[in-house]
Amino acid sequence: MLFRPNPSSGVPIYLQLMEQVKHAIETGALRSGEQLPGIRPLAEELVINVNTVAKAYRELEHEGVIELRHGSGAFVSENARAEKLADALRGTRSMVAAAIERLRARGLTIDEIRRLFEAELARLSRRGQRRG
Amino acid sequence: MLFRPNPSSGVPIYLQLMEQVKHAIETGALRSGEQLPGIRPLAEELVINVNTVAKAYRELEHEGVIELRHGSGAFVSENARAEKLADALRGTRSMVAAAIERLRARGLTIDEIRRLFEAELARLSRRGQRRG
DNA sequence: GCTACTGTGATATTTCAGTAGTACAGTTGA
DNA sequence: TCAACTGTACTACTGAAATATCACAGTAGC
Repeated sequence: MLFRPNPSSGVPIYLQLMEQVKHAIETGALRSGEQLPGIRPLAEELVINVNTVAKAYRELEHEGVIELRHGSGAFVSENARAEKLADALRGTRSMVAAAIERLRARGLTIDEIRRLFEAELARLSRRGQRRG
Repeated sequence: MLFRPNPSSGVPIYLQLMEQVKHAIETGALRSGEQLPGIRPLAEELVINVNTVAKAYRELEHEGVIELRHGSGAFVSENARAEKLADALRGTRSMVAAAIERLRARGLTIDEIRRLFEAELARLSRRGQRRG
């Protein structure tokens, strides 16, 4: 199962779905032009409502991540960025894992690590480097 | 001003406040036993409701981060963890910043970096290493 | 053309988190 | 005792999210 939002996490399901789709594309699990699961089948599989999936897809289209073709389905956008990203990400996962491992070795909990990263990312955002 | 949640960020104010209090404790900006701002003064300063601050404080107490004394005020819990953390965190900020910098050098946006970390942290969480 | 699949759209309902206003209650010190 | 501070509790409003249900519309294959 490629996607699995957690309904009791507090984070809206449609947002989780969006993040997971994006992440799948970034890591290459979903490739440019590839078709995504249909709204109805996916909703049934995840045991959520059709509208929730539809909302996620609509937002993703609005962000240019995917392309919706009425009657045909949803497809990953054909942009060069995805390909570049897959390349750029090759090896970064181990890099990230290593960084986290070092922090855990210092005795930090996952939550503490998360706050550290968020604080640092927030600092960057504030410095004019707007979100992509 | 020590705390400043952003009401229009989408993230609940009381959660932001909680994170900021924790972060302040972890970095040593707030020390063990130290008194936090009163609910009303703080609410007024941040231009939010008293209950919002109260909720944040209540949750923090429930997590064992602070201690509430009815009639007296809110105080940072006297646990050894805070002291250890301040030590453990000395130097980690530059470590985190360096990791992020490497990713940015590869052309990733802040959002993409965030998803990478979240995915990796989620992986850890799922493996039985529950949140602290 | 028909069928079975796709996404679109509208509407109503429900639930729940977040926030707010206000009254209550404990503590402290003059 | 009183005043001024602390946190606590209750009630209510609001809006976002999710659900359910339905009808509509484009596409592809037979």
